[in-house]
Amino acid sequence: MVSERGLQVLRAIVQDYVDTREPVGSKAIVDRHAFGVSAATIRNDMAQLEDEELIAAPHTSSGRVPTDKGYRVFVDHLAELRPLSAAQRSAISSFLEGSGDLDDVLTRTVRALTSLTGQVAIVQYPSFARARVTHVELVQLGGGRMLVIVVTDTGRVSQRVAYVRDEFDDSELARIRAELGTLLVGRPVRDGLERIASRIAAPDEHAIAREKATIVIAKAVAEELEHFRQDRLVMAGSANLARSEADFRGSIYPLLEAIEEQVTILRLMGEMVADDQGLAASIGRENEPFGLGEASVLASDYDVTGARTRARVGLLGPTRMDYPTNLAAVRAVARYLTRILEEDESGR
Amino acid sequence: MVSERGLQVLRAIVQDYVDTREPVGSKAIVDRHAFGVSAATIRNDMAQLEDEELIAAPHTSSGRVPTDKGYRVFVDHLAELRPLSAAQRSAISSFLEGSGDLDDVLTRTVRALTSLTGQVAIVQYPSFARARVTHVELVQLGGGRMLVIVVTDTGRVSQRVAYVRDEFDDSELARIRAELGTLLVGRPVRDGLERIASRIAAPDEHAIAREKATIVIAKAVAEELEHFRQDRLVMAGSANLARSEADFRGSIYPLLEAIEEQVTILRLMGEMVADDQGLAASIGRENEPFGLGEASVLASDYDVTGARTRARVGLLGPTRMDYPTNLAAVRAVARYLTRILEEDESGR
DNA sequence: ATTGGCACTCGATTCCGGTGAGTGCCAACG
DNA sequence: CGTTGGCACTCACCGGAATCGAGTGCCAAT
Repeated sequence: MVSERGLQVLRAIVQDYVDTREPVGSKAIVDRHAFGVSAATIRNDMAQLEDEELIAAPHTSSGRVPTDKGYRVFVDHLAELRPLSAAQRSAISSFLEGSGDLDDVLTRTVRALTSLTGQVAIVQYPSFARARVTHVELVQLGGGRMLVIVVTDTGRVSQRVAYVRDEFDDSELARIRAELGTLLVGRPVRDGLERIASRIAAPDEHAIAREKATIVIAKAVAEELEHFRQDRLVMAGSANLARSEADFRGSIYPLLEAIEEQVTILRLMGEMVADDQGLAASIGRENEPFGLGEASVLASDYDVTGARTRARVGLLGPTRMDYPTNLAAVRAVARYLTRILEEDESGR
Repeated sequence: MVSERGLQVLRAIVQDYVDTREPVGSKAIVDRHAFGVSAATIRNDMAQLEDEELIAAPHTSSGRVPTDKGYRVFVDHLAELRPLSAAQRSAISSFLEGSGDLDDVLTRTVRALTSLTGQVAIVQYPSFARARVTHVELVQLGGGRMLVIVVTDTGRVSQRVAYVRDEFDDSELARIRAELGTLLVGRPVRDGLERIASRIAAPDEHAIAREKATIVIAKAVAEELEHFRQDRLVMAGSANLARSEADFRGSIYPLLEAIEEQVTILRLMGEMVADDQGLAASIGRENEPFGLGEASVLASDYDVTGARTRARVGLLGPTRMDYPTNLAAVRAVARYLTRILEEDESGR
């Protein structure tokens, strides 16, 4: 078992090691922290911490370094979030003020978070699977092109060009639009996909002429809806990995690759489980299954009023990172984001 | 002056150094290349090359390494493009087949190029400033939201949500739509911006009621047009920089940052001047003004039929790269891309 | 439980001589 | 005059020995 003071020693080790990147010895601890006991005493505590595998010595006679398990205990029990400075708060607001559409807000959010923490920042798009379709719009572009637009009640708009060979006069177009409208408007995106599938499977015998085009258009809409279902990320600050390269034993290649692929990070962020405050952390080896065993990911939920769902904003960096500050930053940004999206939803 | 054989020696040095990453000595050259002369003779040639600053010795008694100037001569006079293998050609087609909209094609292009070369691939969006507006569409979303859609003859579609407080009945909406239509349709994007500006400056006294909303909408359209004018990039493969990290004396941080910012690379690609084949290379220190003095950028023009303009596809990597192969890859991909976009334009 | 003392470990640093790849130069050669 | 073999010289790159010192582990005393 680890004594109370032992835990304080662990906290000191984590803090100092994050500060200096150097293994910290018993002497350094009594110097930098007012424990009121001698180095020898600290050494005894350290021996216990080592038994518990919370710290480790890189080699026989050197200072100690927190293990991943040590970081975990630190984050769960020892770390109070370091409140943001006034300057940091105002930095967030200045990044986020003057909201535009969702893309815009999320892009600015991710920039704010990366500039605040110096880490790779990640914002998950809310999943739109539960959003409801409010509009389906068709616009002929000429040359057999048809622009298909789908709008949901979450304010997300997305379009795609379908290639139908024929031109339609206005009334025909209106009919197709109306049909798609009754099929989809007011329905969740998820349902829409099924309804389109069964509509395609049961063609309308009475309207052979335009049936082919209708199906092409319906397929385009379906592709678009599928797009809504996919989760996406916005990220920023990947260059920061190069600065903290020394913290990665191996190359930063897998990290950069994961960032580019997105899918790994998407899964990882999805699987993390948040505490009662909506905060989650996945530390070092815990990320091994994702090939990111030398990195930590912090995340915080944010609410998306319109989408009746939550998504996450997070941050990726070396295991040796400043958890109190970064956790606070992630939480603060998530809260700001929730608020901005609320205003967006109600205001105007 | 450097003799004919001297240039062949330079070629050998570049090739071997790119292969092995090790300074190449006179002995190694006579071993690996059939020059039919002795090492001493090669040494004399090397002394000349060094006088011309085409090669340099890392330290007094070691093999030689090409200087940036040496790479330049190699690329301009010595490098024949290495034709792509059948496998590579089919890899490109398989990446690019089944085209979708422009975004889609460019994304796949950039993936093809990065997987082909193992470098960072870059595709410049064609500049849409000269494209003509073909449609302006307005869709009411409810809650005072108005969706504004702009379509150009290049097939690019882009939308934005404007916040007008009021709702409009269909005839009013049609009037606003018609007004914007006459203002913009058939005009180049560039002109459209000016016309909107003067329209806003001269409000319509007869229709005070809807004038405010019209201006809000016009502004949204203008923002959207502005967006069209901005050049953009798609990139892929930035993780590859981590693999060739050894080729960068300093950190890869500035590289990654430039990739994330895009604007530096945009400027650089814009300023490169292409030869008669549409190929361009900017090597090592030539990129110093952009903070990328340890990297090289290769680029090739491609045609965008609809946009009546050209744009570039390119590639970023360490100065020590395989120029013949990479140049060939860039050129091949640019040609494929031109062809695909032509088919897109005519076919369907 | 805490502390001072002490022997011990082991990475890091420095120094040193040997090795070898590679050069520069020169005199000789066709 | 271009080419060549020979040769002295340079210097990065080991590998090993010596030294240093931060930091530990253990123990006996308090």
